[in-house]
Amino acid sequence: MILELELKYPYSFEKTTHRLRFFEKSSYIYREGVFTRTLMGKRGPLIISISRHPAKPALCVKVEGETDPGEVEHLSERLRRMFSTEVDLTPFYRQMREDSRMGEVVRQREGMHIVLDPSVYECLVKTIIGQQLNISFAATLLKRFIQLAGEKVEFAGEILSVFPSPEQVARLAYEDLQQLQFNRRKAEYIIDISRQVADGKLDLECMYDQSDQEVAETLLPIRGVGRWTVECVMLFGLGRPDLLPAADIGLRNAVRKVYDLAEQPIEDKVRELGEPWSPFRSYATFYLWDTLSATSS
DNA sequence: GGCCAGGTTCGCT
DNA sequence: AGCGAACATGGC
Repeated sequence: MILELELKYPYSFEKTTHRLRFFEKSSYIYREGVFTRTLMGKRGPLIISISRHPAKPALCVKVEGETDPGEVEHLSERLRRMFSTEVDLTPFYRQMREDSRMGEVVRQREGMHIVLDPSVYECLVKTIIGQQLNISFAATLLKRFIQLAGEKVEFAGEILSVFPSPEQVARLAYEDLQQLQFNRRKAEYIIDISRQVADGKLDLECMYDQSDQEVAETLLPIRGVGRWTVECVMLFGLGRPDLLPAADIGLRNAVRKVYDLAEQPIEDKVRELGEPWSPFRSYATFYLWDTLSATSS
């Protein structure tokens, strides 16, 4: 099955997918302009291959696997949300140009959109895995986790793993994750959360329809989830527009670099500097993060 | 060899 | 309330 997702607003497929090649290697395979990942559908694993439409402003999505008749529209919605195709960056750019430093940052990244995780659960688990670790080790742990617990599906002669369901993770023992070199606490956080979701005590996927405040009130009391994690879930899971994870070490380094500061700014300083970026602080954060990757200056 | 990584919790003043 | 240690390991 082939889907087309229309692109109405300035959208650079190249810039948007760039970071998937380097920071989402556990989830996406890249081959000749096509990004492929697995996604759990209603009837089982799906393989999704996304590329830029050669002729018109659209994303081209090839879906392989068994789908429900009524699933197409749902899947299409899900992919539109994941690839932020409905996000118009024009007002963000207009506002950022007021500030010469941010103006320069956005000018070099025109059309770069955020790619969200396909579910809140996946985003939450990934974010917890990434806490406090350098990105490369976090990616290693994530890959091991997906391979340990996720369903396997064959694609082009290789075996791919699907991001595990809460039920699959709920069946693991803490020691299983410790063996993958998770620390004990992190193993507990992830498995305990998965058990809550599997038991129906925690509904993450309803959060798309909730207010930021409601989401925070549900997530923050969970063991292993602090402010930074909530902010990341809102940003990369829910696609909320105005999050500023000011305590984030990466963001602080990026602000230091862009504003040419002598030392790493403290959290409060980042909040102060970021005040004028509202109501687009999520994209401001995302663009700043992007300045840290070596391939873009 | 030591310190820092896209933090958070726990235990101690 | 606030502060430091512990956490697992890779990279510089």
